Amino acid sequence: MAVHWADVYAEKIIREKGEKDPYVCASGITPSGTVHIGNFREIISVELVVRALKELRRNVRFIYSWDDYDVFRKVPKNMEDKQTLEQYLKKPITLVPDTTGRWANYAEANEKDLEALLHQVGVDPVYRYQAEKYRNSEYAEGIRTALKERDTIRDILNKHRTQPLAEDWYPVSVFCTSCNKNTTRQLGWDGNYRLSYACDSCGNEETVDLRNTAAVKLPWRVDWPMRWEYEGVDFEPAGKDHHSEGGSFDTAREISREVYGYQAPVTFQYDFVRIKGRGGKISSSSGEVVGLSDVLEIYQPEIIRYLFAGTRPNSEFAISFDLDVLKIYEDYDRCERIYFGKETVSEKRREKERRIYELSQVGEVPAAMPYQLPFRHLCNLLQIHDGDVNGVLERISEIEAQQRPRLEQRAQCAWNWITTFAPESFRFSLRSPDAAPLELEKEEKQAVDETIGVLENFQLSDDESADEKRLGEALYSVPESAGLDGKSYFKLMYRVLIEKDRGPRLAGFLLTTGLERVLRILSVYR
RNA sequence: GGGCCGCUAGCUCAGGUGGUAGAGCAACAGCCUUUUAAGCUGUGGGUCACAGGUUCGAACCCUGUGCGGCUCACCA
Repeated sequence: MAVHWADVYAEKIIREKGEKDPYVCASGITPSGTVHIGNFREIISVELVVRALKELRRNVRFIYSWDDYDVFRKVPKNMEDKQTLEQYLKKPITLVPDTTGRWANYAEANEKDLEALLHQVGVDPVYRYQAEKYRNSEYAEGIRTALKERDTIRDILNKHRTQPLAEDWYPVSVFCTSCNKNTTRQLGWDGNYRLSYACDSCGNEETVDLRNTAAVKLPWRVDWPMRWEYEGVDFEPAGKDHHSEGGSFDTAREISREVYGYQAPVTFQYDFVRIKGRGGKISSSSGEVVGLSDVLEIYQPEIIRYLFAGTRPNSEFAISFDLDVLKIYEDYDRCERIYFGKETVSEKRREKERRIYELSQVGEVPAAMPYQLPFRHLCNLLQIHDGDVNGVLERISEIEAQQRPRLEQRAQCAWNWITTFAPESFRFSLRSPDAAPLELEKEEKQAVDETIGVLENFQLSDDESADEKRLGEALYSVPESAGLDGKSYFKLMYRVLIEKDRGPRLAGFLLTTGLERVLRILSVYR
């Protein structure tokens, strides 16, 4: 029996939809603003199910629909040049300019930014652009069907509305072909393809033909079921905002069956994603929106997948930017060790972790266990070397060339985290050998002096952990002979090295830093 | 008002198909007589929100109650 929810849903799709070739799995959102990490849950959820289906040897078509024929309703807080954008309200978002100047229009800017990132996390659907489809009148038949069944649709929608829709309501929304705004009223329909409207903004009145106009669009609650039938969608999850009773999935299910004669796709509801630990550190460029790009700054792609693959869709969870980051990396490494049998756990646990690990990979599962460089240790190494990612990695002889890219990513994430979100107590930087010496008491001076002696006489061997032990022991003798208690001595060493009262375990820290470098820093006390 | 989710150790949360509760953090103790804890080892700690029910047996299934959160009833 399947242990992971993605496999459970894959099996459910096959059971409920019967054998098909291919199965169509769909996801989609509107690019009417920066796409945030909550939206990502939608697409990663589908991607995991797509993988599960493929592993059951079924063909799958994975489509992602950008609803970029959506109306530009309001200017999001985080956009540049809001004044310009305001002039485009009520027009389709494909006609709104990209005020950053990088892309052809507003919708495309939000789309392309995300598409590039999705590839990095192993998500590669076939992208569908609604604006293109509507403008090419590809949905003409679907729209005509909706018009024919307008009474049925109105009744279905009215069951859940407070204010019933008017008798002369049409299940369409029209962008005026003269001013492009959706401030229009329908005047009539010929029972076939011809629809008349009047625009309240510019006064334009005309009759368009569904087969060759770009003006007519279906409202969301009708558009969705129409596309299920059009694409033959078998699976599409949705957020809890769509999944309440009387919500859009509910009405879409009914419209799909009653109007389009199509059985709604298998679905599930996913909960929202919260953000934790960005207090006071919200990046200026992105406003309050935390997007996939922000998460990729801190988490490697595999680990982002791990977060989503390891959580049941129907429960809320937080993506953390605080100290939890350490735990997440440790959890992932542990999952990896369990996968490769380097750590034993109960069979039940193992089975689950294995599956989560597989689903977390961007590409193929590595043939052998990758070299693990603990995130915490990496944070120390990078701080010793001022964020020099390559310098740090080059010092580690165990790293094989093919593992380098992943470790570079991890190191970059570690450095990003240290410099943006890590708590102050976690950060340090080595004092420069040129910095003016701190004022020390007589005993302290002597202790530093003796430490220098210990370090100068210390012979390195091949065994790092033995060295650390030996050095540790050698250091113990220093405070006593200098007339300091152990506690003050360690505090003193951290002060002269990093100007803090505490730091990484001393002996290992000195060795990792390099004794020569430590001696240079200490030499000003001679 | 309808719907969904949650309530498990001090905190954050795990606990497919019922078999007598578990991990991380925190706390505490120890770690070659003096050791910073961001290392290692170990220990303690829970009426599984409450009340009923089904069962030989319930954190888990059923009913109800309370508390908290989200969501729909505009738009998408």
